[in-house]
Amino acid sequence: MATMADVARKAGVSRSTVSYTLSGIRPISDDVRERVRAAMRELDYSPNALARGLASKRSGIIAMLYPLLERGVNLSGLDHIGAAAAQAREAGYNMLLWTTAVEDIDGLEELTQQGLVEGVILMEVRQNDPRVRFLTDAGIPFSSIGRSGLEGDAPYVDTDFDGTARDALAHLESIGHRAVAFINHSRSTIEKGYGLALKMQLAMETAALALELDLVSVACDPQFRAGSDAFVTLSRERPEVTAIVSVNEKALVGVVDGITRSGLAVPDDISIVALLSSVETAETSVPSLTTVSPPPHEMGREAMRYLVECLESGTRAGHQRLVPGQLVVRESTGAARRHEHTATR
Amino acid sequence: MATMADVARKAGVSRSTVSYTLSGIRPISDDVRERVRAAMRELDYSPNALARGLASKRSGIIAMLYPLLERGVNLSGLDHIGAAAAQAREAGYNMLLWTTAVEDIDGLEELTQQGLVEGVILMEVRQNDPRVRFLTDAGIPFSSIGRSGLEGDAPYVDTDFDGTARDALAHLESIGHRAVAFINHSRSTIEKGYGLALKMQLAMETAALALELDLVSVACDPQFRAGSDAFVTLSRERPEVTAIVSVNEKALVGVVDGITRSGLAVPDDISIVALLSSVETAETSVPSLTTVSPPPHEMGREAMRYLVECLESGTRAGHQRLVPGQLVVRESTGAARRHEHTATR
DNA sequence: CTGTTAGCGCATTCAT
DNA sequence: ATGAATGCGCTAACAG
Repeated sequence: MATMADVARKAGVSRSTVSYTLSGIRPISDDVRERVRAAMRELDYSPNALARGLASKRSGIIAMLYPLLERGVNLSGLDHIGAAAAQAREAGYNMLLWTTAVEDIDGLEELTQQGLVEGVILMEVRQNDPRVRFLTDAGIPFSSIGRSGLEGDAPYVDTDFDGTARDALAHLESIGHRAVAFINHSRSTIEKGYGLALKMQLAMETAALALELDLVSVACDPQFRAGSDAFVTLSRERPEVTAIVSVNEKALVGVVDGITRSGLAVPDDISIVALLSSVETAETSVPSLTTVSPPPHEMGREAMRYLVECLESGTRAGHQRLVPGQLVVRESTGAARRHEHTATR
Repeated sequence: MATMADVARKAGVSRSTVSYTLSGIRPISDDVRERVRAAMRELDYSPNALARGLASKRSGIIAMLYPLLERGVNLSGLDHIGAAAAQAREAGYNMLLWTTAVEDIDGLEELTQQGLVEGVILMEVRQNDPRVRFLTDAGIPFSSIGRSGLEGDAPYVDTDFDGTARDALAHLESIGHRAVAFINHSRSTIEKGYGLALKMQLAMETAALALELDLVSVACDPQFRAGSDAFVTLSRERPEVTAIVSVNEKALVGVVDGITRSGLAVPDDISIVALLSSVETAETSVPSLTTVSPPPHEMGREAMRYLVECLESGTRAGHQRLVPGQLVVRESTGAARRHEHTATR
């Protein structure tokens, strides 16, 4: 590994000149610049990140906090990560992956005390997320995917829940559905501070009101069985329902089973729209699922972009954004069947 | 941020003594050790990773290479990562995540030239993987999950394909199956150097021979449609088949559909064993899938452990390991139906 | 057992 | 437009 001193010697200049040609923060004559560059090339020089970081107090490392031991991770998490990593790289940063639980503030403190990390990206943010509190107090720049409710003016990217609900219901309404069931997460999940469930609930109710649709909300455990049973009950008690909107990916598989068990078919009798689902899941389902989801790669990129901007310019303005969902119509939605109480049980 | 000098001053010792109490590589009197520790506590000192890395030439950072733009990533990838990250942390390392394509050797070179990374973990390893070649030439310690065929004595952890095939077939054999179909990846996948497909093929053939089972192999594109059609064809041409073993997760969903289309049921008419599938997928399938897979967290942990050992002791011996599959019987396998040509089409 | 000192490779201030 | 010199915070000889 060649060092800056090697380059300087070879180019016949001082070390600082080499440094400045690299950073460009002070004028360098064309002649010298060329000599330095040539020397770098010949020596296959590349700056040492540790030394640079130590001297400049800028490590160029961003930590991605992605708690992995939680509730079953889903595939869009990977998209977020991939997008954030790509964006980081383009901006000249490296991305550290930190996977301990949301509650592990000691670990987080240890990480940030090392002086290795310039900024942090938070994923799987919860209502009142302790990490947000810690990072704010510690004065460490961060940006989050999702909201905790206490970020203040810190940057974040979150789902536009209202838009997502509206798009889903508008799609159903446009093809004739009038009564829709909303399969949400379980109450215990909501209570654990998984804010998504609550926000989605409100958004659905608002959108249904605006579109004058009948909305039946069902809280459901994230299991096959729960979903299946939920539908059977639903179809008995609310036979007028012709469409289902779900944020509960796990339960949804069961719902489809419940529909089949009830002697009904998707989308002939019941249409389904999945919210915030990964493309993977939507496309490998049978039938494939119509979805409304904000593109995960956009969320990942934006969150990283905001953080980098904070790091480099100190600006925090306009760095809070709600990403609208994107409706992708697949096989699970179709025109509403005429409301004539088709066989159930 | 307190520095070592601060601690030294407060404890009334020299800087090096502080350093040595931390590393423990030279004897320190109990008295001094206590004073130093107290000073550290009071100042809330924690060593600067960059400075330490620069001075010691050991950054404490390991890069995890996990190409993300490839063929649809699966969920066990996340398990590998999570396990590796946990292991890294326990060993005192941080884990950098690098997500560019396998072919992006320039990017990899850039990363490793920075002097930021001490060692590398490779995932999604391909036959003749260019990354292995590069890292070997560059003399950068690495460990891989999967094999490229050119690691030499470099550490790796891979699936025990023979064991996996044997366990899957032995299970089927024990419940009366005599003719089994093997749904592999597509030929093009095999040709792209995705060695898993080839190794699994050989292992299945060997195991079938040993158990005196009839084996029909089918190469299949990773799509719903392909899987579905493949089964329909299969059941027409080989009606004696009562069980299916698959490594092709994507196609498998289709296979189940094909079975249904043929008027058959799982596991009453056809049993299914999924190989190398994630627990997630297995449990959310309908019916849930009997699987044989090596525990991904074990593979992740081991790969990381091997790398850390190389880094710290230079020992490479005995660091190549094949992890046996683990049979988990779920709903998709049952006793073979008596061979009596039940209705097809 | 402890202290002194010389770097690690680079950024940056102060000269010129 | 360029050079010289200092220091970032720590490790690891070397000296005692």
